[in-house]
Amino acid sequence: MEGDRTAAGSTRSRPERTAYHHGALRDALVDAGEALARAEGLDGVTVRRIAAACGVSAAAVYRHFPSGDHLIAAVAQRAREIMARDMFARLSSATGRPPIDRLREVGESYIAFALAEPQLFSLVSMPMTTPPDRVDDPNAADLVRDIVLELEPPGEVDEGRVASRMMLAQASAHGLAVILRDFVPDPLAREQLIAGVLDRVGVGLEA
Amino acid sequence: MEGDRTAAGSTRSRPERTAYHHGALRDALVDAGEALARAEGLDGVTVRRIAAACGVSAAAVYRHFPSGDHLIAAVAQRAREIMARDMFARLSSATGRPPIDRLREVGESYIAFALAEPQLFSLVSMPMTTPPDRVDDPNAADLVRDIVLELEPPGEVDEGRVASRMMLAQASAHGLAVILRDFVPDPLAREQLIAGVLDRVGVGLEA
DNA sequence: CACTCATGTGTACACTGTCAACATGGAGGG
DNA sequence: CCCTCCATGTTGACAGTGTACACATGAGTG
Repeated sequence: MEGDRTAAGSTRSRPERTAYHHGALRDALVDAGEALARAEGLDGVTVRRIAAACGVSAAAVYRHFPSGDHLIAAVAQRAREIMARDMFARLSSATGRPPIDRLREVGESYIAFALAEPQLFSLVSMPMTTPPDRVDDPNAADLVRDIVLELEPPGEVDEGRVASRMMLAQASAHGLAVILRDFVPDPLAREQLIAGVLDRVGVGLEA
Repeated sequence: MEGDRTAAGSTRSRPERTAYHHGALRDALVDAGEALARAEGLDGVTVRRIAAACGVSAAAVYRHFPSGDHLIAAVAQRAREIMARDMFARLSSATGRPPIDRLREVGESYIAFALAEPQLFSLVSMPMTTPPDRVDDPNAADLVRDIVLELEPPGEVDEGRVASRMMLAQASAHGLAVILRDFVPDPLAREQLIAGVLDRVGVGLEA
């Protein structure tokens, strides 16, 4: 879960930049935002601090984002991509298993991320006021939808059933993650709760 | 859902106060915070604005709350009490019905509130960083627990089973509310999704 | 080479939370 | 009755926030 890419190459996160023009400021800002979120949580993610972390004035941010909220949204999008990557990784180790098992894998990934990186997760779970301008790349909702579709009887796909199954999967995972993060500090209790709830969600999904 | 208590008695929310000492500032602050949250959302809920709405200086807040976050937390607690009141109201119209039906009633109340008062709900669903100093009064979690307990076979209460059922109920309701609020603008689609998901949650609860 | 314009800087404004020093006046003891 | 105490209010200040404007820079193109 923790790739150490601070040492090697990477032009970023070094405030002592020489050139007047940064060159790849947009990505550097998102990188710095991610790092800041990990280190200090939501309150630390601030336009001026992110800019400073890139060795750049605050106003420079507005050459790449229409507002600070859009920057935050970009960082949140980054966090979602990280989550999605872990989901795909887990799924590649579960090819061939029945859809219900793979859905559980996705749910476990979601919850594990929320508990391992609560700061980043608080970005993910923010109300998306400003929409991300890049929705490319892996998307958790599409992923869930693909698996849920496999539960449908061949030939006749009931869109309502698909939607309610998707919602149950996503809602229960999200809600569980939030509640565990805020109210259940004990890791053992967490594990037991996750298992118990996901069992029941599985039953509900197959109904 | 909307009790109009602005007109009648109530010393509050009138900036033109005469006495140097307000008399019931703490409650007035929470009231103003609630009104501000409804009107302008999370960003409008600010120490200075709340104080101004009470016709009082910002520093006066710190005579009643150790920090602005504690004030916000108090407003959030207020919002939770409002939710709980609606839950109890619905339940009093459902006495005698089977536990699973009453749990559904609670879930519907939770989701309805989230969609009817999204601004207040965003307070409710904030990570509870600073704990409320008054946890008296109706509590949604206890309410759910009481009903879930009725699902247990008489004589042998399995705490693990109770916990996972509570979590499933709360997590799915919370997650559903959040997702509907952020991603499903169409009211009809919302209704259908709520019904479909709650059906499945019911199945999972009884398993 | 000269010009343009995307990208950076500096400064300023309104707003935020919070604190320290001071003001007020209601409540209770003499 | 008056007087004093202290809970509760005010003022002013400081650091930090997002954001806009005018200006500076220099990379790339004619």
